[in-house]
Amino acid sequence: MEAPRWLDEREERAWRGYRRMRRLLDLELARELAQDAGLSEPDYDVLSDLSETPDQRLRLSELADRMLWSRSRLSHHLTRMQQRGLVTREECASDGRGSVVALTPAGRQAIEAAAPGHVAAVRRHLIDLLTPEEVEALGALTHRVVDHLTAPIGPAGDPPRRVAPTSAGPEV
Amino acid sequence: MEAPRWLDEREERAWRGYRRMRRLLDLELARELAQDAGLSEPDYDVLSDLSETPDQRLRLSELADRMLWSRSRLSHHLTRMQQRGLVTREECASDGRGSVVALTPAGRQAIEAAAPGHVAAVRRHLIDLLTPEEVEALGALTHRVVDHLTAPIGPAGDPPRRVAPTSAGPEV
DNA sequence: ACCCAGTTGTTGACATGTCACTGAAACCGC
DNA sequence: GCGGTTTCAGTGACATGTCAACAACTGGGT
Repeated sequence: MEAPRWLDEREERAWRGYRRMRRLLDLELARELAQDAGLSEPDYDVLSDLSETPDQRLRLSELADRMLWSRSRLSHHLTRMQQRGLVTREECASDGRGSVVALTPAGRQAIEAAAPGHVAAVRRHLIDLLTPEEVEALGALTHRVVDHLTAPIGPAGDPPRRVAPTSAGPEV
Repeated sequence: MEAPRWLDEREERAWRGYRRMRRLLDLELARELAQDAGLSEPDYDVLSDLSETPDQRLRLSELADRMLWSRSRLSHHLTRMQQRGLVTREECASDGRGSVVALTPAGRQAIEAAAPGHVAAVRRHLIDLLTPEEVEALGALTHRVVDHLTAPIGPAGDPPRRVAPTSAGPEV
């Protein structure tokens, strides 16, 4: 590790582009979401994950693992969302420690109202700007990186590291 | 805009992969950076941008624009970095309002110590996992999205929007 | 010369996220 | 059943980011 291999021009361009896109896309999507639906991106993600679940409810740590959030962060955020009436906490029947997060009718209404506009924004600012080949490539490439980062042990000489904030399985 | 065009399977895969990668890559890079160099990613970005500049110094708003940060955020962050001795503020000769941010020797030393490891981490967790074609595609695709988001007026029926936190030019 | 709209950077209040810690409950070998 | 360990969720202190308001200053029109 003595002679650092710097990024060549092409790699530099990809890396800078990625970070710039990341920032701008985030700003814009968050802006539209807040304006059109009164939700933040974290709000949206919580509601979205909950609404995709059969019973509209999930164990707190299950939800945290799916979102790659720490339990603490989720707990704080749920407290705020609960105060706005978007979700509720219920006791968990099978585990006395646990709590179950459930979508309220208002929460369901909020996500259903927000989703079409949000998807449209994702299309407008990202997906529809790409060729089908690029969409395919982006899917392949991101999943490879995700697999690498969630592999139980570094695949090739990496220091073995777990990266998820809590004890998430190698969920993809 | 009545019938929402949802994402098809391939698009969904790309979008989810992107967000997951984003999160995991961030966590891992931030973790290594903090551990190996005692810097946060924002710290690194500030130092990096400053060190790339001819005179190791930049007007505050110039720096904010390059980083796509609000002046407020940068000002707060500089206060913290200043207390750690990484940067200093100087008065601007040509503009009585302005201030110039400059790298201190300690700041220069910090970025020089951090850079090789950080670049190695970017390689290990992203760049070296991609084929040359994918690197090329990622560069092309991200720059297209960035251009779209920074275009002065929405290129195709978009509501005209500026997305940068302050008055950034369409800098790439 | 002077006014004044706009820009620059800072600040304080607040929203959000992280970290270390805690009590309660589950798990597990005995 | 019992004691030690682990996991679950919540909490408070703190770090970071956002937003609106502000004072100092610039620069252009008159």
